[in-house]
Amino acid sequence: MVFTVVDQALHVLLIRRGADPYAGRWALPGGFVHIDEDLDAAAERELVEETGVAGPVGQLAQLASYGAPGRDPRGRVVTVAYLALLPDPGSPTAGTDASAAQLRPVADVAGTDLAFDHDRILADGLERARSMLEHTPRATAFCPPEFTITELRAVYEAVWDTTLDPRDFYRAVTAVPDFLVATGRNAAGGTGRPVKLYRAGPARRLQPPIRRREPS
Amino acid sequence: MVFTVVDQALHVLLIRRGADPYAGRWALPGGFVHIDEDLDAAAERELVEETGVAGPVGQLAQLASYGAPGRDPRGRVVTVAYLALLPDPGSPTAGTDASAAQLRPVADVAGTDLAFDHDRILADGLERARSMLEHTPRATAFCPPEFTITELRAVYEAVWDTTLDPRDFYRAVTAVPDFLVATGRNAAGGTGRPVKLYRAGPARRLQPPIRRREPS
DNA sequence: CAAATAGTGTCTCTGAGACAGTATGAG
DNA sequence: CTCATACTGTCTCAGAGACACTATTTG
Repeated sequence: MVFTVVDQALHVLLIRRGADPYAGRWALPGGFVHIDEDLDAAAERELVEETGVAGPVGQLAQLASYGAPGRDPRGRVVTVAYLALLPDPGSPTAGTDASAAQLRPVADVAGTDLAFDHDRILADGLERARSMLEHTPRATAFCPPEFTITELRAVYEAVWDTTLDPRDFYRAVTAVPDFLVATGRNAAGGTGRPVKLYRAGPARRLQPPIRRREPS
Repeated sequence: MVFTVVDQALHVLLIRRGADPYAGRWALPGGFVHIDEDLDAAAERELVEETGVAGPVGQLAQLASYGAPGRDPRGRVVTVAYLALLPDPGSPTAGTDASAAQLRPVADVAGTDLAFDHDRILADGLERARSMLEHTPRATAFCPPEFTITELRAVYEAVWDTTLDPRDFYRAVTAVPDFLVATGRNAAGGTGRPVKLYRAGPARRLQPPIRRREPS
């Protein structure tokens, strides 16, 4: 499951199924694990096949497994769901057995009838993504390699569906050790005081966390 | 994976494998999912088969899935690990294909060579259990149906491997809505001021959380 | 200069932790 | 009564949030 932030709104990558079951319905992209392939590797391979992005090693997080009998009419299928947070990959290209691939705003999709039990998986994934922004530095995965704190704040606002005070957000993220490292360069083109560019630091956990705000 | 608190110390239920691979080595109990059986149901069935406890519906939490090729020498096996927190079930009985079943202190087992990749699974499970005590009311699952706040505190101290101020712990847990409900009865037999008995309340999440303390 | 955005100072309020003190029962 | 344990009052300190203020650039 690929999340990305486009135009200040959280989007999820969906495909329109080209074959039965659920032909014509929207679904999360995915596929089958090869024999002799790790689960993480399979998730990454399927992601690359679906979106064409360069391998985002370490950016994939296992979400959960879903194995209710009857969830796939073809027979017993157990799905191990993964989560990826990516910068806007542009227009995705539909892979095999999909008639279309599209980034859809999560707000529009939530509650819709996705294929299989993908509604539930999407809901779980959204909750996990929101939680990850609190405790891990993965929000930077939504940004290009170098980004401003304002861009990072826009990510938090999109995922949490809220607004944050720019000044307090600035203080909060710069207070976390190893979260952000200044590159020394400034962003080009803006008016006003020049904006510093940052890269993701080596932190794996955010201590202290960036506390989540409820939707406003 | 079954955790329980015995004698103020966190224990995990292990079996000694009776057959190859890893015959004679300690391992987490488990088995194979039946066709037409949900993952949760399979975990619960295996748990009952291994320990004989009455079905603890709702007390099982999915942990994660493990699918590295080669993790099982017999071939490709994907494990979906589950976590159960239970009151002391007494002496477990060894099921089929196990030569023994035993509750072992987690402190003694961590870092030991368990079969397969069960070391890693145990470490993940321990971290998850610690986190669950912060944000969910599942700590009550370690206790009998009616318990005192002191018993509950002993659970937190065992799992987090720390000590907690009795007075502040009392205030913290009673401040969470729907976490505990007083039964009106008192525990028997103790000296000193009588201790109230509580039951687990209907809360699913702890708001505010019981903040975790590092090992002291 | 005005405008715009980055970044800082500082006040207030809440909540965690520490711990002295009070309540209630057994023997 | 003493003793043991449950429970409460209250101080202090740290961190979150609000928001006025200062800094640094472009045009």
